[in-house]
Amino acid sequence: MPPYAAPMHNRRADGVREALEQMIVTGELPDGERLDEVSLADRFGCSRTPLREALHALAASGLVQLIPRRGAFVRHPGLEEMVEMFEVMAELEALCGRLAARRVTPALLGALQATVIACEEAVAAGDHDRYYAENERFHLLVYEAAGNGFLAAEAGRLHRRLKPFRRLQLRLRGRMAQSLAEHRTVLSALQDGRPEAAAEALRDHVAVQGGKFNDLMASYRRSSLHAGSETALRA
Amino acid sequence: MPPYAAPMHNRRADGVREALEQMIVTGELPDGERLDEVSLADRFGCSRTPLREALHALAASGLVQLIPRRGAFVRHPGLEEMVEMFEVMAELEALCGRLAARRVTPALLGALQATVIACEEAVAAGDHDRYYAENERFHLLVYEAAGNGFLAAEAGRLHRRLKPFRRLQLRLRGRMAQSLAEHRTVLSALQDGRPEAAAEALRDHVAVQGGKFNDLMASYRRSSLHAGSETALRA
DNA sequence: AACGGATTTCTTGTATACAACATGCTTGAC
DNA sequence: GTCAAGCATGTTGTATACAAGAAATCCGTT
Repeated sequence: MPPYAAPMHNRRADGVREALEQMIVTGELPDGERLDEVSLADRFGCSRTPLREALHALAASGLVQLIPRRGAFVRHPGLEEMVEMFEVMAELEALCGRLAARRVTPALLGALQATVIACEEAVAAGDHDRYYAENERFHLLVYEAAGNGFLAAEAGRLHRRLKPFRRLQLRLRGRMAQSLAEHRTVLSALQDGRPEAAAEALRDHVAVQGGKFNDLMASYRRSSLHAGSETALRA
Repeated sequence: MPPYAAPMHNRRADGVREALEQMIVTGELPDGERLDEVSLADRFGCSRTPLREALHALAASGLVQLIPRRGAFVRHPGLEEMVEMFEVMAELEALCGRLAARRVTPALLGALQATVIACEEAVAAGDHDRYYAENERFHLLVYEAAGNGFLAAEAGRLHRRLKPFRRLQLRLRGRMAQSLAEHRTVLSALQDGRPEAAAEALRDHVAVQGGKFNDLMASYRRSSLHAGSETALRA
């Protein structure tokens, strides 16, 4: 199996990258914030070289905008862009489901069933964090079940990027139970080998439509990730 | 409109990146080739710093594999991975078509029609290069017509990565005329505002299925991009 | 002669020094 | 007083120097 992502945590630059990524997605670094190389290198106790590497990697992920000879700026997705990303994510998940319904192995089916059970327990206990973790596991298993390594990597990439927003979504009242029901529908379609049913179930599960849009808007506003000024964005 | 890709061609590293990318996709650098930093920097007349930047960017694009403390290696997709990428590409194009059928503007419809006409001329003249160029333009227009900037960026990324293989495909006998007919079907669906028809047409247009798989295999073998040894890949 | 270990050499990862460019301020003219 | 040009400052891009890890070689032992 060819590797689609390089191994991490070996070079110091990777640590800086993760730290910065965390600071960005948590909103500690607001949108538009200028990322000065020397001060950040100072803060992380390293030189500019690994820090620049981290900034370029973040730029490749879309979390940072890199303007030549001007510097790096934090770039949080606006509401519009977030809807766009969810639109693509829904389709990628749908494809995963369609393929997985045909290709899933018994072992993966068992693992999927186990996560659904774990989700049920989390809902019963009202444990948001537990549910969040099991929910993520469920989706990653679906990606893997699709039997397409490239697709799994791409879906995982986008999933990771949408992570913070998804988490906000789950906090909304009743969303957890609804999500669990949708997981059951997906699992059922995979067990019965119904590709289109699995695709539709996953698409609807992820898509931002109807009332979900208002929920997303509300949680986005509350997240205040876009607290920074827009002045830095006029390239 | 938020920018999804940084402007290029400003720093010297970008030039190196493009040159290396060209050398890789043309097969001048075979699969598994080790990319020594000092010798390459020497060859490009620059220091190791911009060259390392280029290598990291190429690693993000998936064209090279970066093993910590070991070096960078050219990584051409194997046949399996190529099929995987086409599977995803087909779905992204289908999504573009579905959305474009609802969102396309008259101006873009006109541009699409113009490229189809240009494609017809190219087919009549037997001009592969011209057809290739217009074909690419057609697809990029579809991406744009979907009205989802993020999707357009992702589709464009994958399209670019599959570029060399698509080109080989078009060289096959009769493929150009068939491709043109499929473009007509897509355009018709977009004009009439039939989302599912457009999606299906584009999916079938891109997907590797039936006889196309054998064609792909044949052209892949002939491309000899995988001429290098596999020894370097055992990480 | 074959194997194991230590050393040596080469390569990558990191730090620092230098250069080019952008920006902001000062100063001078109108 | 306002605007513009030039200078000063600071930041990024690049080059070079240094450190640490990996690989190959050489030597000693069995």
